[in-house]
Amino acid sequence: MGDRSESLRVTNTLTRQKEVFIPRDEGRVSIYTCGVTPYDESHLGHARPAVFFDVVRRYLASRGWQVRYVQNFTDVDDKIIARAQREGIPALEISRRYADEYLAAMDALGVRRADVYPKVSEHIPVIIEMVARLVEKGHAYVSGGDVYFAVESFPGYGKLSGQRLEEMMAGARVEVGEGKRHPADFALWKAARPGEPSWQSPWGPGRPGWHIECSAMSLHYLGNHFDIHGGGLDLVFPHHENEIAQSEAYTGDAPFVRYWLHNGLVTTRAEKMSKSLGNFITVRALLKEYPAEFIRYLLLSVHYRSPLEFGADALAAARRGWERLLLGWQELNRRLETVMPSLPQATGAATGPGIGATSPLAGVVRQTRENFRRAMDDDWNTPVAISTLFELTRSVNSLLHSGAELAGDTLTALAAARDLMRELGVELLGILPADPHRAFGASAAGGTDDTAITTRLIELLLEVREDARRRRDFVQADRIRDALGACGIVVEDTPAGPRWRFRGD
RNA sequence: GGCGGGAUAGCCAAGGGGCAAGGCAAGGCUCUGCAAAAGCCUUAUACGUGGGUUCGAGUCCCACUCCCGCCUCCA
Repeated sequence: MGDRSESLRVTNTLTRQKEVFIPRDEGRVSIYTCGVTPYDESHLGHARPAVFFDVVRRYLASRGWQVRYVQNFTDVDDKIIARAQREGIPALEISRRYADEYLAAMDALGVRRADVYPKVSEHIPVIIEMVARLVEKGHAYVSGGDVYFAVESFPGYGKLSGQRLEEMMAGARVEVGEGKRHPADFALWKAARPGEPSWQSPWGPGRPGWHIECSAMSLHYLGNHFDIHGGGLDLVFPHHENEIAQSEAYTGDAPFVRYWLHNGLVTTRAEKMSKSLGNFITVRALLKEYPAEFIRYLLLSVHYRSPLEFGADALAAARRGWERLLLGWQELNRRLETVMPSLPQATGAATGPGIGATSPLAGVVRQTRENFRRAMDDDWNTPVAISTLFELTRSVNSLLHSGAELAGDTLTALAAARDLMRELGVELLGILPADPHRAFGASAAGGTDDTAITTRLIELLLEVREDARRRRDFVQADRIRDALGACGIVVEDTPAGPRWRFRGD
């Protein structure tokens, strides 16, 4: 790869259209995504943007761009303060605890770390400087110890969300706060209240409002006109709308961001998954039951802008599909290893054009690479990208099933298929395990001693069963298989001997 | 009330003027001691409803119904 001809198109929320992606700086891409407010455990709704933007940066990197990725932590916030007061410990301790938890959860999901994780509490001077400048330029005003942004001072207000200030006046939920000139004005700086963390400022002790941090920190780390700003669809208004207003008023130079990317929300029973509705599932709970690669598959099996319904039925169906991909990936590796045990992983050499040319599979491999890239280039169409992997898997299985001799061009093409699966399924999407031999237990994160013992016991039983089968004592053999089945262990007989795995559902 | 998105097979889900991807489920067959896995085949003349534009409409336009999100903290 490495070819970055202008073929990548992305949906820009600002224009609601697919646009050709051309970064600000040749060869480099800057991305800022809104991270979390760390006051509680992270759930699947937080994992979706994390995994999606993880794939975005991996894909951009694979296309030869150098990516700089920044994701913030809003570590100064009402909910953090509330929890801190409830638990009687400092607010920053709460936020540090849950920020660490978030990072651990995302690590477990295979999300690569951002280059920087700026926190509000560590960027107060940058924020104060920005607020002061906005006051100076007449875009903000001081009211008591608070500072508000004056939305009417910014003509473009509403351009991201399509809201109009006049219409919002009529809205039932907008109220004029005390000290606000316009109901849509929002706080840049809040005066300190007793018991809350606060910092000194030209307007007295206080803390930053919600929206200003992202403007201040993204501009600080990525500069003006950076490439991609991401986040959940629920942040479009008011958060990102306000970011644009502040930032462009501050710099006097639009656009603040070149491309706005928003991911759809995770729902359960068609309702948004959220802490307040109590219909969420934590990443930790999910990881106890499912491998990280499967969770990523689940998240990427729907286009990023669409809602993703999370429920038992969808989960089971997705699980079966993912398993087929996984089993195919494992079988492919096994077969190649028996034929050429010394071949190192991912030769890379076997993917060149013309390699294994006389094998039909070589054509499928080439097609898969093309189709995959076309899908990803078309606004990150991961569902279609995944479907190309299914098609490749079917071709590979078909070949293996045909009994064709694994030699010459056929073997070369098979190795190319393996390399491509690794490149796309493992390294790019992260939906397949890097180690194809990894066994997927019911609790992959569980005690290793127990799993080691379990494994030995299962293998012992299978040896006993093999003896029975050799004696053609199928009653005994089936009894063992049924008993294992009752424990959720699937036994499969293959020409190379029995194989087992935990049933996934 | 304002703004935005959506309705595609039994289920999930791409596509978005010219023969309807992929997955799950279901049925048949092959392989197998039997299974499982895998393969092959079958499964959308009705793409929410009614109009319209067009040689041609899931795809564009209008109206309507229902669903979701945002407008309060939210990924």
